[in-house]
Amino acid sequence: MRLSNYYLPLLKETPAGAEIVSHQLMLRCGMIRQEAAGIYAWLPLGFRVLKKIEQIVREEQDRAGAVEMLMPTIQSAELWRESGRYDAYGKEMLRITDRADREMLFGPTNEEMITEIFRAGVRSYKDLPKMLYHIQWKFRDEVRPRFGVMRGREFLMKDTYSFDLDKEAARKSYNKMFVAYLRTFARMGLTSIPMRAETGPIGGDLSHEFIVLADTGESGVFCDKRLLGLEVPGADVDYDDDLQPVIDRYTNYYAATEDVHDQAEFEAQVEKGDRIAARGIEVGQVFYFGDKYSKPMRAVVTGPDGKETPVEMGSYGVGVSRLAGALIEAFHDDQGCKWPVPVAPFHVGLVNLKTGDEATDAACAKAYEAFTAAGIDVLYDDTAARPGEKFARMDLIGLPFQLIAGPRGLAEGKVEVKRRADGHRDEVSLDAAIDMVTRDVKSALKV
RNA sequence: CGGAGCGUGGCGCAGUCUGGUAGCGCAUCUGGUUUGGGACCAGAGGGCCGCAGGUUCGAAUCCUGCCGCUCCGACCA
Repeated sequence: MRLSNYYLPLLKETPAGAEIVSHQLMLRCGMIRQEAAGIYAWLPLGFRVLKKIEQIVREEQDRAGAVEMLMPTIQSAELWRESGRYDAYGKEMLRITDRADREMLFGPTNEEMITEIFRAGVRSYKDLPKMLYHIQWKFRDEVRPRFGVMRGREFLMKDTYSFDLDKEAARKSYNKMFVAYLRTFARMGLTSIPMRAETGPIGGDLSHEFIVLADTGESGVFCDKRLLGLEVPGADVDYDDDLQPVIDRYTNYYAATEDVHDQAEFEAQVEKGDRIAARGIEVGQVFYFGDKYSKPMRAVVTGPDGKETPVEMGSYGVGVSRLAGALIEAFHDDQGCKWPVPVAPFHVGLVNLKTGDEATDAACAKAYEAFTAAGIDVLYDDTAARPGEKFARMDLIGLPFQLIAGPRGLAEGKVEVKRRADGHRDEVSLDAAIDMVTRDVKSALKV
């Protein structure tokens, strides 16, 4: 992409009303624009990040055996009356009426709808297990939207729903999502910690929130330091294997959000030096809820014994749009964002220090074509701006690599390659620079 | 939903207390000088001062109502 052709409205000053660094940077980088309280337009740069996050989430869901579909944003009130949640949900649900005065709502979640879809197509236990997911915009009329996209009213969420014959089988589905989540966040460069969470009226131990530690996180969290060093299952993980040992490896250590935290237990289980009491951002949640919806909504299958039983269900959410904010919270410095390669809006920023200079233009054109041909996402600053301004904005948007070419260096056959993560710079030939960046990006994208 | 605050060119703000017809920085445009880490000089454009009513000779400023946004708290991916 050529910057001269792009829409990248950068802000020099921190916008009023943006309190946390991710919100400030998203606005300053021209990633998002607020349209109403908790409602954002995703500008081209932010949209690219959102799409990359979404794609990683999708790939890991598919790998775990979940099947993608798409449910509508608008739902009928009827459906929610079946489960009894229409009245229970309260003001957080945005209710609307259509021209015929039918009661509709902007979906805050999709348990009812997926249950309805499932029951329409499945009769036998032989059709189980099933996992279905979609990535769709949700609306929750939050009392108090804040922190930019981290707590918006409209947000993009991946939600998976599992259907099993009994609790034992449901646990297997749960474990698959547990592992898929560990992998999903790890691929984005995030260390996520599964923490015991409130399970509601059903009880049991089958609910975890996946937390990324950050000072600006909304939840207080307590966990064992050793959780941070655990090895995440590789891409070769076999989801048909028994995953329980993996889950046990994580759940053996103390980890709880403040809602379920037990200080005495914490101190008993964790050595003083290993105790972490911090703040965290919830980026995902896995939840088993049994027949809470299948029973009232009569989503039943005929079992081997010929009897009908409600299916055992679970739901599994990832805050896709929230992750864009969480990633910046995790990866930034005084200059701006520091995107990990897999979620970076572009992999490399190509900086032409003197547009109009024949040799410089030619070198940049060559690099641009080479990157594009290699499938590297490149943002080419071909504008007439002064070098200082170009450097500053590249640092602000924080692409992992910069390839900087100007007459002075080219006279000696050199261009500069700069790594945003650690500020490391190399001066090498143009060909070497292209190879170096291409190789580094490819290796960082390796799953 | 309780408490607090804010709405003034694209962005960040001053002006409001004490009414007199709108200003600063950045950005934008033109010309020139510049060009390897956010340039300099000269000039220019751009504002129903959130909306509606009221008081007044006169309202960004005072009064009333409404709308929008933000922060703190209780709730949530």
